Parts: sequence; C-alpha cells; structure tokens
Amino acid sequence: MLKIATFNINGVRSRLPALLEWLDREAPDIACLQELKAPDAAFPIDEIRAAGYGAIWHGQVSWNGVAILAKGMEPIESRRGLPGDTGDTHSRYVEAAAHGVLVGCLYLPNGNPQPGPKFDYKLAWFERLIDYAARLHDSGHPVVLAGDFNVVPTDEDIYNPKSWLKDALLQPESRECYRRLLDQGWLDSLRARHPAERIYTFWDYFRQHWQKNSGLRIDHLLLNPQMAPHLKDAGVDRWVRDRPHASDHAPTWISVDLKVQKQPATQKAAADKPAAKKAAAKKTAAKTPAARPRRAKPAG
DNA sequence: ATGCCTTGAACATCAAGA
Repeated sequence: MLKIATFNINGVRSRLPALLEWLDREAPDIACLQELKAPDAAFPIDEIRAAGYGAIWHGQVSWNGVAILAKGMEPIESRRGLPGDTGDTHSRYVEAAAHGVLVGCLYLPNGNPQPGPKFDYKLAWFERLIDYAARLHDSGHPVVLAGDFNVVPTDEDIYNPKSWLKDALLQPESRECYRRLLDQGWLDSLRARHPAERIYTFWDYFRQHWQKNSGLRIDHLLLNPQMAPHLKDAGVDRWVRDRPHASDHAPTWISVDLKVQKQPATQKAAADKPAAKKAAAKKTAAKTPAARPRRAKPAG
C-alpha cells in the first residue's frame, strides 16, 4: 500500500518541526508540499534526509515554492514549471517519478482580488494546467496530480458559500476550469472516496474558523485511469491543523494498492484462449469502478 | 468595504495569502 499526501505547509522553515512530526507519525511514501516560502538554498534538505526522505524542490524567495518528498528514495524529477509561458517566474509546479507513480505537485494561483490581473493570471495558469494535464492523463503511467488547487469545487466543499461569493476560489470561471480538468477523465479521489461527507482541507486564521470547523476543500489529489482503480482510502490529517503555530492547511492523503494481482497459472493459460479472454475482459470491465468523476451539479 | 491572523522581507510596515 502506498500513501500519497499533499500539504500546503505555509513556510517550510517556520513549519519544519510540524513537517517532521507529521512525516514521523503518518509516514507518507510520497509528500507534495506547497508554499515553501523559501529560496532553493534555504530548503531544509538535511533535516528531511535525516527523517528518511529524498526530495526535489523548486523554491522562490518569500512566496510560492513546491517540493516532492519520497520515503527511502530520491524522486526522479521529470519537470519543473508548467509549459506554455516562459515569462512565468512563479515556482508553482514540479513533477517526479517515485515508487512507481508519476507525481505532479502544483500550487495554483489564489487569484484574489477578483476581478483583476491576479484573477486573470489564475485563469491563464489553469488553462496551461488543463493543456498539460491532458498529456499526463494519456501518458499510460499511473499519475497523481496533487496540490493546492485554490478552487472550492462545489458549494458542498465549503462551510458557507455566502461568505465567499466574491472570492476567487468560488468563482464560476474557477469552478468551470476545475470541472473541465476532471472531464479529461481525472478522479477527484477525496470526493470519490467520501461522496456525501463534508471534507475540509483549509481553515483560515481568522474568526476562529478552525475551532468552528469553518473550512474549505481546496487541496486535491486527482488520479488518471491507470491510477484510479487502485484507490483504497483517502482522508485529511486534521490533527496537524490543531497544533500550535499550524499551517492553515492540513495534509490531505490517499492510499493506493498498485500491486499487480497475479493470476493463478491455470487461469492465465485459460485466459489465452479467445473465448475465455473475452469473458475475462467482460468480467474486468464489470469490476472496474467508475473512473469518470461525476459531474458537479450546477451551483444554485 | 474592511479587518480579522500569519508569514517573510527587513526591522515599521508592507505584500500576500484565501
């Protein structure tokens, strides 16, 4: 079983004790981090290695910054930065292979205030993500696209949409982009695993929102068709948010079982005969869970 | 409409987060 997590850490240096405590206690095999808020040279690689993790990171002074950690191995970097705009200097995307999975770690722009140039940047970045994600989706590898998407997908993903109506995270344009991304065939794993539950991954620092559980679901792990059938469980490590000086996000995770189920030799031999092959294919199709995400209901 | 709270930059107050 493989545990894959995403965690907007909101400052990797100021939150290093929290990160190490979480890694020690939850031991994710792969951890995507966002909002490092540190330049490359200040990334605490020594402490992370001492905790048993290899890492790649794409830092930036003061803001943004993303990293991928892998337990007991060095992630093999396959990309840093989204294609489509060479003038974009924000560190918001990094990608690596680890433990047999291709992992895209992203920090989508917040987009506030909207309307305005920051919202335009958010939507433009989203379009680049949608374009690139299509390639990932069709890569043939098991892929997870994980991170802080800065989108509340539906009104079921926030404590009270009325308070946030003007916020960039709830705008129809933001939600439309997210839906278009899912419609490529990605599975929203948290929602798939818990179809009818309130799940939050972020609680802002204002108005005692954590204490009141006034949260938003904005950290997502999307799975392509090579990955989705292996999903076993998903959740949020809420205890991390309850610690003193916590990030405003909590780590969000899935577990997947990628082990190939070996067929008994006799069954395998039988499967080579055309008639049996056809029956086996039919059986497989019937057993495969719906990989397509359900369409979000129109808001309102 | 704005602040609330928190970080990182630089050292009093910003910019930015969501």
